[in-house]
Amino acid sequence: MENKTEKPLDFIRQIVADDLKTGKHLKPVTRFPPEPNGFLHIGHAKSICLNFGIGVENNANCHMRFDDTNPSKEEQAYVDSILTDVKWLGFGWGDNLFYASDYFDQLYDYAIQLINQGDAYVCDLTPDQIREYRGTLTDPGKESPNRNRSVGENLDLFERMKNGEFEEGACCLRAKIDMNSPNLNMRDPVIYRILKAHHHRTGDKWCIYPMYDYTHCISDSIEGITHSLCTLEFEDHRPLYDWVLDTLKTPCHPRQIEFARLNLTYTVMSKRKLLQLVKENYVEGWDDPRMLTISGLRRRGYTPASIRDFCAEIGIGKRESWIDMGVLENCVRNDLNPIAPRMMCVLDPVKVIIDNYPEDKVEEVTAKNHPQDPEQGTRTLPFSREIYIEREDFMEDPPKKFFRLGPGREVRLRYGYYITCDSYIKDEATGQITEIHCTYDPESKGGSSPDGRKVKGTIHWVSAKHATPMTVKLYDRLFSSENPDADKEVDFKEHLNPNSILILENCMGEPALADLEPGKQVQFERQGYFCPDSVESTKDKLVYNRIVTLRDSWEKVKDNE
RNA sequence: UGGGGAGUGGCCAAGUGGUUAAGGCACCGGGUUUUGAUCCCGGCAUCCGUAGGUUCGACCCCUACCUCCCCAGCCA
Repeated sequence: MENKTEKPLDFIRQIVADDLKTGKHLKPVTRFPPEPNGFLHIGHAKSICLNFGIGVENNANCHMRFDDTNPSKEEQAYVDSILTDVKWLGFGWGDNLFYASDYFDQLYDYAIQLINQGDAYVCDLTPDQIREYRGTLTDPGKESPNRNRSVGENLDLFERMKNGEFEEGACCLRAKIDMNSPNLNMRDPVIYRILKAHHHRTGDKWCIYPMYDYTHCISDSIEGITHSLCTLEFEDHRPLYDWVLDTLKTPCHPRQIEFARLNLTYTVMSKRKLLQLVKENYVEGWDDPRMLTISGLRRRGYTPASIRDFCAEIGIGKRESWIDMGVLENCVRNDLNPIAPRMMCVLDPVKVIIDNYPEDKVEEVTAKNHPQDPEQGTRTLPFSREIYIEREDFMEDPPKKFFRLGPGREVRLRYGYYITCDSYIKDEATGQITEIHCTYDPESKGGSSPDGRKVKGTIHWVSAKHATPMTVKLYDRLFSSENPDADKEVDFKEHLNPNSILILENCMGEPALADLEPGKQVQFERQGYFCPDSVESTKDKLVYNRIVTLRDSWEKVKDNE
């Protein structure tokens, strides 16, 4: 988890390094502050890797903190999933697990202080009026008629707000800053509102809840955070972050630094939209393997390392950028290639009968578990007269560059024998090939022959009688548009890819595939990386997920034919 | 037409006054190969949003302009 090669520091790590060098800080303290109102996704992974990454790189702490100030949207279930996901990604927070709700009492006291200093007031304007009074991007705001209430009256009103004497929306506490500020966030922002909702941690103790801008900076300060990292849209909030801490004269004043959030092609990243896909059943849940949530990626078969590599690869900056989905895919391939054991599985089987092979004979052939890594050993595979091969590995009238099976052509069965196609049977009604007849060369066991003749093509196969039947789910990108959000006139769901999942019910795998543990990643040779689905796969009905395909240069050649 | 940000190859991204302008992905060639995988080798910006200026010298400094993103929740 450390820098392998000398990758240049991103601008944030540079700032942290400088602060250490100048002695401004002995150790950085960062934090990952999700709101528990949804599941974590690949975009959060970027923030997690940044914040926790700075922690491990400096042998320092990164706090886990839930920003739970809006009980109407938050749930314990989300807290649990978030904790699970961060751990799974490979990070830890030790004893530093916090909740903004832990600070509600302190936050309340600070609000009293603000009132006493004349820096906050209770405002009776309705939400609509507040919006009106706020002005616009180009016009200044108007001061609330309650702006100059006495400290005593404010204290009394705020106390009564806390005691539940007012209805939601009847009034709120506002910071007294500047209604003429060109930054709308500084036009007397609301810092406390009345919310008669049950909070997942504090229950019904409170009916007023602090707002993000007021809570976040104080929470950071309480925890002694040195660098408070957030996304670009909070840039305009930084003056408010600083105002609160300066006005309250808190002993510690963290530096907020903003970076660009992650955008990935062919997907959507907002929690709101992901929630919608889940709620309206466009996907099977937050952990649907097509979802770019951490739980979806985990179920799909992505490794934590591949996601960390991805986050390191894309870097941290301030430009709004769109990362190609291919970069993520490349990261899993790179991670899995050296470690995933090789197996054979025929996804779309067609039967091959080897006419010159004895009826009841079964022999064993030896296969390498990894072609480049002898340490992974070998295994034996049963071979017999009837086998399955991939339907697309046979063509009735193949072009020259098709290095597979066709009438009169010879191919190598991986780790098996050379076979030559003599004839085939076709169902005239459907046009489907139902059976292929071949003869094998008994001298070629293992995949090479004494005469040293060249056989260009090697295909995978599985002994029919010994095969493990299974279901394989092939996934493709969830959306068929690079940016489903691009057109404001068109709902993003219009761009859902109708072929994002293809379920193959009749796949035939080699025997060992019957007892792989759920989630265990393997490579199906010539196909891609797969793993047994951790929720659906059972001994009786095996279900495998395709994590990612192998690179396929044949695909390009084929298109040029 | 207010304020805050950003502009380096198809996509990311280093670079912070003197470099042949890193690296990854993608793409294009070639080699090895019992996975058309992996691996290896080679190619891929005379140019850094545009136009001026400063300088012996600028992607890096200055000026103007252009384009894109964010902000008017009692959401975070």
